Amino acid sequence: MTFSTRELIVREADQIFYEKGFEAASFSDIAAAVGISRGNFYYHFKTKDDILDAVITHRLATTRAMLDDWARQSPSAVDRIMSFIQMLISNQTTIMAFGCPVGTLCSELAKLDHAARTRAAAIFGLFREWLEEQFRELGQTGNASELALHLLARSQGIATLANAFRDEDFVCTEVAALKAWLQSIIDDSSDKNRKERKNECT
Amino acid sequence: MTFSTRELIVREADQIFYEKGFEAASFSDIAAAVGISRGNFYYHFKTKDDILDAVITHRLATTRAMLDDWARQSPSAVDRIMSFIQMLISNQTTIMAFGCPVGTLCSELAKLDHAARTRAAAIFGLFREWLEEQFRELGQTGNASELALHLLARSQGIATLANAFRDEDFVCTEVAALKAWLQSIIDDSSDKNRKERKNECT
DNA sequence: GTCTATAGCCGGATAGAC
DNA sequence: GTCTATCCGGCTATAGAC
Repeated sequence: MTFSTRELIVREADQIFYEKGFEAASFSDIAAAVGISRGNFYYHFKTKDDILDAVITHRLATTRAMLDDWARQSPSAVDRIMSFIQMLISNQTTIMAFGCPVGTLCSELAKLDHAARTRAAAIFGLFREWLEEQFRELGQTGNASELALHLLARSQGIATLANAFRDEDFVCTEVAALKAWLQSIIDDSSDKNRKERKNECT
Repeated sequence: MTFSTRELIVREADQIFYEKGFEAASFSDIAAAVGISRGNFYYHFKTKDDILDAVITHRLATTRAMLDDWARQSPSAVDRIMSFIQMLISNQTTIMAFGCPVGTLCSELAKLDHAARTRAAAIFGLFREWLEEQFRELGQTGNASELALHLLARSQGIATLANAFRDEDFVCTEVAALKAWLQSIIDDSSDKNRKERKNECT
């Protein structure tokens, strides 16, 4: 597991962009973290925007890998969606300190009117499509898209307020509420299935 | 309705901080918008942080005024909460362009580790307390705080995704879902009241 | 109160030695 | 590939004329 300088730059930039924001993160910050000189940067990247592009590409890849892992680890769609929800708990500390990496990057790039805005939003797109697929597998064929966006929005709201208020209890109650919401969807759909089966009998 | 230069600076800075973010907004931007020279700034404010402080103070005041208005305009707590939800529709265009003014400022200041972070979060606090009061008036005495935070979080999530995806339909469906959620709370509580009244009779 | 001029700093980016 | 030295521009902030 040895990384090229380019890879090291991308990894450190990823972290620093998250913690300080893209604009506030300077080449000096990243150079210091990687342990190279500022000048050496330009051998690997032409501009700061190029680094951002590489970071977004990296995030797209790691996100895809994470979603694949979740899919591999749990055969049931409910458990997979639970993995997504559980992320709010496992990343609670960093979320309270810096917010959601995806949400905060997207809103910063929107304000900067930055060309990479849509590519950053594509990370959200990955979650969205993956969740949609899970809901469809749950039998929510008609409204899988709405459910996916709803869950994504709920998690974003939790991250934003967790960051603003730094309140652990809030995250826990909201995550519990999300799990209850997911459960209610399953219950509703099995109710419907039961009714349908009943109708078939009569 | 004539404003002092200081007031003009605060108003323009408020808008520009919202649209470009605090860090990316420069004195030149604000000076150009107000129509004064950059140097003149320092007669009114010592530092950029002082302007931010004034902007937050201004936002706290306008938010309080807006909440008072909502309270004055509708005698019922449900309608008041509806006014809050409706904000997502009336501000839809700017939200899709720049996100929520409060949420985006809070997350930027968190990343900058800025001293004004907690004061910015206090704007959220105003909404939170106001909503809490409305829910208490609705008879939700036990969980008014949770409901207020929940509604605040939902609206933040909607704003973040609306900004990322620029999808009008999403905002409409989520607002409809929020209204349904509010209605379900009222229904549940009147159900309970009915049961209690029934119990009194038997 | 408002201006012009400018200091001083730090950012991104370049040139060229090693 | 990595370094040092340096340019250039924009930023916040200051000084002083009007």
